[in-house]
Amino acid sequence: MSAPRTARERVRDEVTKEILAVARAHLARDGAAALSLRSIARDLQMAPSALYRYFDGRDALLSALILEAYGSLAEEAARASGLAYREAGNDLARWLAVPRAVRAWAVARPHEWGLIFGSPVPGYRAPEETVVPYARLAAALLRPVVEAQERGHLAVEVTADGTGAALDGALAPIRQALLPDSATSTVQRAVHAWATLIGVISLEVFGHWRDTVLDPELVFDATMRDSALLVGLAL
Amino acid sequence: MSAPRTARERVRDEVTKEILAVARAHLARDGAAALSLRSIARDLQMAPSALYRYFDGRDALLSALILEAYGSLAEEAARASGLAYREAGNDLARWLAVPRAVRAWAVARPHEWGLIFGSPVPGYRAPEETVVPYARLAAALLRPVVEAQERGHLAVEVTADGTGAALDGALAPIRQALLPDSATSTVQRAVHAWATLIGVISLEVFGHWRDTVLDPELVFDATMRDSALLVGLAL
DNA sequence: TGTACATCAGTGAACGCGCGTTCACTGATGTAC
DNA sequence: TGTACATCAGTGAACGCGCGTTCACTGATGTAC
Repeated sequence: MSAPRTARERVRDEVTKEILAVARAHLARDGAAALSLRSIARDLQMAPSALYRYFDGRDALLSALILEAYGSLAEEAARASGLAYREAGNDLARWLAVPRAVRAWAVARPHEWGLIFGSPVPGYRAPEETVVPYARLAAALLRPVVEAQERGHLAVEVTADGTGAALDGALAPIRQALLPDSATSTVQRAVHAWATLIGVISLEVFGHWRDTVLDPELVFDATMRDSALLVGLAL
Repeated sequence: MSAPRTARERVRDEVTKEILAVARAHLARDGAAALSLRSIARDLQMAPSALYRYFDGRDALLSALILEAYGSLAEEAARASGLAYREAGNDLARWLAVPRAVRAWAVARPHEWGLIFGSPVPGYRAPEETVVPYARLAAALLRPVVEAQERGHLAVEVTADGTGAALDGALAPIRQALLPDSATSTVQRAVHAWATLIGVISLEVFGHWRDTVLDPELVFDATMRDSALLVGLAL
């Protein structure tokens, strides 16, 4: 499929990339709600109607951007995870690697973070294909838990209360996809850590730390350290 | 200021309330970005220009709605907290009361939750007066921590690492406003619990639990139980 | 109690705006023979 | 290698839309004397 591409095909790919680049820049500046085909066309010095050769309309373009954002975030998390495992380091360092990378990504792209974890754009449904990068991101985060468990280094909370079975059922899809051999409490605390990660980043990125948390990075690290303990990683 | 109100004043108050009620309904249905003076006026069978007698324009109306949302959420949290302290119950029950109330509020009003904790509306700055209800909400959440500490029932993590002083500085405004007599680690973990609460609710409300967390309420409770432990409440 | 004037809620027409999308077209690129 | 035709990127005009906001106005309510 690769070699004998015609000039037309090559130009088409290039223009597609240019459109996406401009759209991404607009998104970063003004947010999803303000994304406009006409203003993108203006920046590209094209007629607005020309964009319809490349995307089916505004919603299709937005979908492409959302998918790009998911992919970029998942890629960044996977990259950070790979790096942490190639370097020397203990469980804590490995656990912190992905959260730090995710935070850095989000701080650099607040609107794209909002596109993924903020209020859904009203009247618009996110494409199904986001499931794959979403799972990749979660897997990168939880890899230290999985590996610590395989080595028998994971502290597991023994929960004896009655909610065990119901909780297990409520978390079945997550266990199956990410933590097949873990105790219910481990799965539950993985979800807890996930919620904490998203929460602490969203609060920072959406401006809620203003005048209250003066050093977001420091507090972020302390929070994710707690999470390491919570999910059972030995420090 | 109360007694001798003219008919005009009474009608003005009523119409103001009607406008806010319709605007709130539109907000709940379509979200903040779609809020339109013209459509509100249509519902009220008024000319669009008539709304300018009551609000300075679209942004002023949106500000009023945001303030209302903050107030309503803080009120609900304070109510739940008061109730929990009037009833018999242990520290855990009291700790869970406010988070559960906040979650219930958010699930019932996803768009209003998004207005407070979702992506900021682009090009729009939230009014300063949100600081007060925001603090009320945080105080209601943390009241069990404050009271347990006063009774000497709070478990305090002794952190000996070097980041103590810096962390203390980073959290100074929060200590001052909410936890004046607490250890740094307690303040930090209060922030952790806050981030977790916002994260776990946002993930549910913004649709990220779909097909992964099958019983959000159960998982929410388990998460906030963990948080109780984390902030040092004895169970 | 009655009158003259001031206040103010609400009307309806108009403004200019930017938007997404459609459509008939031109002209360049690619393909089949 | 050359010709006839098909494909397709991009143009430019036009559509209808709903929006926020302004403005001169009408008529009812409130106030001062």
